[in-house]
Amino acid sequence: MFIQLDFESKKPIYTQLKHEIIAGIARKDLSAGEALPSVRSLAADLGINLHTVNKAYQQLKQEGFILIHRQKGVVIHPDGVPEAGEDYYAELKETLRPSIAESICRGLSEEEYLSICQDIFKGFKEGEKK
Amino acid sequence: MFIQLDFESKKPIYTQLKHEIIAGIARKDLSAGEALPSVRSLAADLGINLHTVNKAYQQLKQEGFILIHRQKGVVIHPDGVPEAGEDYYAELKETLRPSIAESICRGLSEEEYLSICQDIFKGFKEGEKK
Amino acid sequence: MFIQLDFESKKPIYTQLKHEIIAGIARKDLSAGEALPSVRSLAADLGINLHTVNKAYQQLKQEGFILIHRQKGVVIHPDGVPEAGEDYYAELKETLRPSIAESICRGLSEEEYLSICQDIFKGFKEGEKK
Amino acid sequence: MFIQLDFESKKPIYTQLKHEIIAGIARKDLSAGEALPSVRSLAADLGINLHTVNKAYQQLKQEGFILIHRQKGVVIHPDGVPEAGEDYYAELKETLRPSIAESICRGLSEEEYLSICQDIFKGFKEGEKK
DNA sequence: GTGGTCTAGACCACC
DNA sequence: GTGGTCTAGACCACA
Repeated sequence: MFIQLDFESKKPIYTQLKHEIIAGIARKDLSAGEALPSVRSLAADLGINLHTVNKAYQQLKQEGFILIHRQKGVVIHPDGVPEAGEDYYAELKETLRPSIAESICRGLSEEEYLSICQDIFKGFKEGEKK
Repeated sequence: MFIQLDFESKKPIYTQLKHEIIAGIARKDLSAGEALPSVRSLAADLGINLHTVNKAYQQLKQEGFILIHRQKGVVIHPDGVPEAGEDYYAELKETLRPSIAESICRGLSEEEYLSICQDIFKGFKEGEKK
Repeated sequence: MFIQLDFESKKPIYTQLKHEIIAGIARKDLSAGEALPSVRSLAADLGINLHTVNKAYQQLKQEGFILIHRQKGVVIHPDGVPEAGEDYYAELKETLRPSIAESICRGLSEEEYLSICQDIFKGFKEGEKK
Repeated sequence: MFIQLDFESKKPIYTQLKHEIIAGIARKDLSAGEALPSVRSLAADLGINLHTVNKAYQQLKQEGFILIHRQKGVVIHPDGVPEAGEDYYAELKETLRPSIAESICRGLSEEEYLSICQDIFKGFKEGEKK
C-alpha cells in the first residue's frame, strides 16, 4: 500500500487520504478484514497531523469502508462496502454532471469521455501502482 | 435559462452558478454571443450577493467561457470554448478517478457506470430542463 | 489614417483611440497642422459614443498633441508635441518598471527585451500599417 | 521586503501590490520557496483590506508566481515562474507600443528610450531598494 | 493560526 | 445603466 499526497493540491489532505484508501480497496491492494495502520503511525509515516488522519478514518467508517475497534485497531470492513443505494446514485450523478457538461463545451465526444472512464477502470483492474 | 441553486449544498454558491451556466452552454440553452444577465440583476434574481455572481463570472471569463465588456455586460464567448488540452484531460482524470474507485468498491460494474454517463450525455443532447 | 479598436479589450475605448492617434503621429501618418475628423464624424465612423471621442480629444489636447478650435475643428498641434520633461520620464519609468520586472521573472534576457523595443521602433519608422 | 503603495495613484492597490512582489522576485529579494506574509498580516501591515491583498495573491497564483496552501500560507513558487510564451510576448508588445509611440512624439530617440530600459534592468540586477 | 466564502454597502470609470 | 475597486465584518474548513 502506497499513499501519495499532494500538499499543494487544493483538495484537503484528509480527502486525498480517504481517496487513496478507497482506491487501494478498488484495486484489491486492501482486502476485507485487512488491518490498516493506526492513526498515530500513519500520521507519522505521512508526516501529517493526527487529526487529519483521524478525520479521514472517521469518514471512511461513516461511509462503511472500515471498522474502528478500540483495541484491535482499524480494519477494512470485513463484510465489504455497502452497495450503492439511491443516495449514492444521486451523488454520483451530481459529480458527473458538471464534468460532462464542461467536456461537451470543450468539444469532447461522448466516445472520448467514455473511453477515458474505461481507461481508469482498466487501471484499477490491473491493480495500477498509483 | 433557469438557474437552480442549493444553498444547503457544501459546494460554494459561485461554483454551482458556474456549473449551471456551463450546463446551459452544453445543452445549447446559451449560444455563442448570447448575453447573460448583468452581475447585479442576476444577483437580485437569485437572491445572492453581487460579489458572488461576480466571482462566478470572473472564473468563467478566466476559463474562456464568457467575455466581460465593461459596459455592454457579459456574453457567452463568441468563438466558443477553448478545446480540451493536456491540462484538461489530466484534471478530468483526477476528477473521475476517485469517483470510479468508490463506484468499484460499492459494486457498480463498469457497464453500469458508463451507462450513467451516457444518460447524462443524453440529457444534455435533449436539452434537459435541469 | 486607419483606426482599429478592440471592443473586447479591457482598455477603455477612449484610451485606445488616444493611443491610435498618437501612434499615427509617431509614424508620421498625421503631421503637424493636419486636420482630424470632427468629434461627431469620427464617432459615427467608429460606431462609438460622442462622449468617448470627446474624452480622447480632450486628453490629447490636455497633453499637447492637438488643438481644438471652436470653428476650425481639430488639428494636430502645429508646433509639435511638447518635449519630454521630468514628469514624462518619471511616468515612463513607472510604466516600464513592472513590465521589465515581469520579463526578468519570466526569463527574458535584457537583450531580448531591448530587441523587442527596437522592433517596435522599427515598425514606427517604416510607417507600419497598424 | 519593503512594499511601498501609492494610495493616490490611479493604479488599483492590488495591482501595485502585485507589481511590488514581482519586482521583489526580479531583484531576488524574494527567492523560490520563500514564504510571504499571510493575507491578514500583510493587510494589517499595509493598512489595507484583507480582500485587497487576497486579490493580489490570487492573481499572482493564477499567473504562476506563487503557491497558496490552505494552511501553510503563501510561498513564492518553488519551480520558478513559467517562461514567457507567445501570449506573453504579444501582451508585452501591446504594453510597449503606446509607450514607444508617445516617446517618439515627444522627441525621445531610440537610444534614449533603450537607455532608460537598461537603467531599470541595472536597478533590478543591483537589487535596487525600491 | 491559515485561507475560503459570503454578505453589505460604498464610490468610481466607462459609455 | 454597466463592471471595477475597496472596505468591513462575519462564519467556516483545514491542520
